[in-house]
Amino acid sequence: MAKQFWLMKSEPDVYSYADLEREGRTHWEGVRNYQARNLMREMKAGDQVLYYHSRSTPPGVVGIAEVVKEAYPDFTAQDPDSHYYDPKSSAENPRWSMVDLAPVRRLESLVSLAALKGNPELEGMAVVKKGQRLSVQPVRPEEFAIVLEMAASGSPRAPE
DNA sequence: GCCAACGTTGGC
DNA sequence: GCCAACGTTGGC
Repeated sequence: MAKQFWLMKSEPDVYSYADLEREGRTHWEGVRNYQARNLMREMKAGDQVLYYHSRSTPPGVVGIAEVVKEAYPDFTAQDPDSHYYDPKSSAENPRWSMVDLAPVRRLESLVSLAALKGNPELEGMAVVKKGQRLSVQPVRPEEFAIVLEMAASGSPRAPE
């Protein structure tokens, strides 16, 4: 199957792109929305992900990640001590899934939500639509390419 | 921190 | 199966 593209949101205060770079790899635990879960279950190793910082100033795409492990049970749902514990999940019926991600590269500049909204070619992206809260979204190949072009032509990001 | 827009839960 | 109450997301 051809490589697929996605957008995944994370609050940088919880898990930022810098955290992913530092750790080199992570499991994407905590998705508790069925639509987002179902999309993760469609992911294949090698798929490319726009890494989006939400509840951030400004919110936007900061880097690229890659799917390195396809969907498997989210074990945090079965851990009573986890923030993501779900008593309705069990080993027999895991209910929630996660994938593993690794960083590919940080973008040359942040592509803000405002910039995404300002590009008419991206008006089909879920992230720019009002009321759209999905934390995992499919992205068309051409949309992915446009976002990378916007990052390359944007102003260099300030050092962190 | 506010709150609109959603999604989920559970009583009936 | 309806829908009110509640919880969450995420821009601002």
